[in-house]
Amino acid sequence: MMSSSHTDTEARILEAAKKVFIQKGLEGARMQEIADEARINKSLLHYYYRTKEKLFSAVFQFAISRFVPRIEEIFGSDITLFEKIELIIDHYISLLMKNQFVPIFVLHEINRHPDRLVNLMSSAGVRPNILIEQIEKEIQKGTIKQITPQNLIINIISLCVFPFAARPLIQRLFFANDKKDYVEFLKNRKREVSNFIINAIKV
Amino acid sequence: MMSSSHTDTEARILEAAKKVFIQKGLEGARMQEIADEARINKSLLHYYYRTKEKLFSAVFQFAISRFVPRIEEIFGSDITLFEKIELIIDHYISLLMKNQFVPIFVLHEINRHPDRLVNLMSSAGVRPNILIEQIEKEIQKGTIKQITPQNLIINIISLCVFPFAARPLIQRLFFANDKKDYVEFLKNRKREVSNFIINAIKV
DNA sequence: GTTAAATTTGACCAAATGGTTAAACTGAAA
DNA sequence: TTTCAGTTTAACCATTTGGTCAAATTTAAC
Repeated sequence: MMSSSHTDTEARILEAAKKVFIQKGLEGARMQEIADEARINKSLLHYYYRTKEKLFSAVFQFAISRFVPRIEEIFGSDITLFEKIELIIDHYISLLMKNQFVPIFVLHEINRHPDRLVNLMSSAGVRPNILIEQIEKEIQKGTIKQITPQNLIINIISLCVFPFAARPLIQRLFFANDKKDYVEFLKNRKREVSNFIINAIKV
Repeated sequence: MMSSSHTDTEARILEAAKKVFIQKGLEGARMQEIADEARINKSLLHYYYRTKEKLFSAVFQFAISRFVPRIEEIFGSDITLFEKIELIIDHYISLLMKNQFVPIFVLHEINRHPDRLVNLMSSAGVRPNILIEQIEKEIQKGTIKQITPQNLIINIISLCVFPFAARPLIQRLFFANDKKDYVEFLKNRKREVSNFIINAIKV
């Protein structure tokens, strides 16, 4: 039959599951809470997603797609490395600002069940070798300083992601727990991180 | 009475609790598993630490002390800023290598219950303002480039901590899930991170 | 050795939680 | 209007889990 209410309900469930799982983690989330959040019966949850595990998988897959952004387009485009870095950072931090809780969720769940990644990584289309080769070429060309490509990549990701993973800590420590102040700070941070990285590697 | 077995048992319990809580989180940990790990009865757990919450608090407090290292001594000493940064990074990464799972544990639990921090932060003796003032002075002196001090501090912490928080991901992505390779990489990373930061800020 | 406090154990409990089931409802096709 | 697959619900179930308790055992002081 596939009435319109089907897709509607299923979407509501997924939204509710995202909200609860991402904030509380697999073990911290309660099926009842997800049902309440979706304004449905707990049985209905199991009707659409047979087990907690299956529902979680759907959410995890979504989260990974947010956490591992598609930066190939940027890296493949015909601009300088520094411009690419600026674009990537801007793009990544913007994405994270719309998905505040995703980093800590993904990091925690990856740590709990590293195996879950195996399948998803390939489908997420991550190709670290392409990036590594590009960086090596730039070093040979003399555009940037000598650096282990893996370190440069990790540094870029660290500087983008960590402030979100540690948000509750940083917001309290530096911004008297004021949300607006922290959001404002993150906006400025985009540019500062770009400069920081480019200064660090330019010859 | 306070027999020697008391302190011994209590220590065993705390060690077991550290191991289980830090790897699985508050909600993922089972009291039975902690008891097994400490080779004691579950009732004995409740005899020494009345509730799961109390036992967890002890572990969390320990973890915070690892995560928030005392860097005042280094910052108070009479060496150049760049030397300080080198020392801090070396010290911090070494500390984290001995406490691999602490970062993700702390980040996740802080996210789940930000309030827990309030009490601990002050007792951990964190004084961000002192660091901020020192950095501002160095900018005025012209030792380093213009940068928001908070950003510099966050950058240093990010570059140290993130590779541990994202270890399962990075190890798989870059090192074919080989533990030794990753440890070796982290050792070299110390120096590269120092250089990276110093290059980024030096005039 | 007796005593009394501290320590340890096994049996047990109440609540919470993921999951099941059968029945009821809905809406469109025949 | 009947029918029937798809949808929704309420009641229920089995297991897990944090926690309790009374009894047993150990330990150190007398």
